[in-house]
Amino acid sequence: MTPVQPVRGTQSLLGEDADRLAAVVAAFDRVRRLYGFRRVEVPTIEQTAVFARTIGETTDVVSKEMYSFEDRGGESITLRPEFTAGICRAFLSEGWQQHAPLKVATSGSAFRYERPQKGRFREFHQLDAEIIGAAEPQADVELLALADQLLKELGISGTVLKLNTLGDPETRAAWRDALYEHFRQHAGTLSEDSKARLERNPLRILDSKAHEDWPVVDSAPTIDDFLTAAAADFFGAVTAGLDAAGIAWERAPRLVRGLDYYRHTAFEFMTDQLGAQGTVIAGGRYDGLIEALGGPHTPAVGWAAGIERLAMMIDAPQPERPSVVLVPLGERAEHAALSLLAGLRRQGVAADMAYRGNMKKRLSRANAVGAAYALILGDDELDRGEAQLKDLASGEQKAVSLDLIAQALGA
RNA sequence: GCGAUCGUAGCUCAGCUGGUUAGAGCAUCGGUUUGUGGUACCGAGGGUCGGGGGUUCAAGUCCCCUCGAUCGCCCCA
Repeated sequence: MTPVQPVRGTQSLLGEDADRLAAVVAAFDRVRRLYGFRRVEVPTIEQTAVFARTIGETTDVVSKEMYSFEDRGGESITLRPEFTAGICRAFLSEGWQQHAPLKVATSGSAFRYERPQKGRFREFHQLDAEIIGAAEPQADVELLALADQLLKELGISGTVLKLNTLGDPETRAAWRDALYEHFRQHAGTLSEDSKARLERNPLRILDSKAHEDWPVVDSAPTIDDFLTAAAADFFGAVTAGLDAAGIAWERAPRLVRGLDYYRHTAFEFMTDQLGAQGTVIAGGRYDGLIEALGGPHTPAVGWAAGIERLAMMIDAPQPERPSVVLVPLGERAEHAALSLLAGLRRQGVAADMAYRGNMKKRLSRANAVGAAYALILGDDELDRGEAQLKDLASGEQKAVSLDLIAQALGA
């Protein structure tokens, strides 16, 4: 029989690689509490319409990357390609509206049928933070501050916050029309990719990587020419708030977002350390999303971060090591060790037991798992009510009283 | 979905222009040391050379297909 293979684009991780992901989630959980974001859990699967209606039918995510299937009841189900839509669905269907403005955070798997690359997987993991039901620019600032602090606590440097506004719906529509007109007139000089983008999503031409597009992009109308007074004020309040909070940012007038639901603030924390997958945290304001799900008009902001991408940028976390490994020799000693081991662990001492092979094997085991001490229990020692405590770093060894250990554990 | 590079032991890799039983280091296991690890020495196990087909007297090495990884495009966290 040929061995079974993993599904393409999935990961099975052991040791440091797994610890890295856990370290990112742990840091996020710490910071999110400081900012008063409550933990939520949302389903991995949703009705396909939840994503199709919000993310945008024409986006790549919906049109060719979703894991969708019909369940046994004939319903179209989709594995979440992101968190925002599902959280908004829960906001509506679970009565979370009563908590608005609601600050929530979550993390877990997301699924996209893409070509795997470094920092890009078919099952990947995201951190997600959302503020639902807040129209104020302070919400945008708070969310950006959360992301900024998370990166700092992870010890990640060298990221840049790229910030833009996509304006309100009037702004965005007017700008989009002007861009469409501009690019249509220069369609002859555009790259093949951009010609295709012209009808589907003209905004995307702005961040084209094709050199032949650049002159046309440079002469394209900018969002600032179309910003309504209200939209300009809003963006001004966000940038002023960032400055007040001491968060470094850069204006990126051509930054657009692929997903249809974004309005006003759009941002990405970028790095040049991950090749083509340079976006490490990204998000923005999505005031129209909840209406697209059939709910009332509800302003909201949020972001998602790629856990794998962050995990690749942090220093390796310290592996857990037991403080002590018990090394029993003989049947009575095994029994005593089992009792001692349970006591140590109940007291919160990271302890392990080497139960295979001769003393050499057992000590070698204690050393291999990185223990600070080995506690050697033999019948001789047991008869004297003692054990040998060996400091594995220095090699020093001395007798300790089992009664004293028992007393310490009892206290 | 498109283009490029790559795929040899658990891991990192060596195998020159195709030529006898495919190697090393690390890891694992055993021994020197049947109650003393981490250092040292000796030894062992472990490979359908990603898979399939083809060319050839002969293929890890050349050709085709396929699967996977990496890099770029697309897209995105």
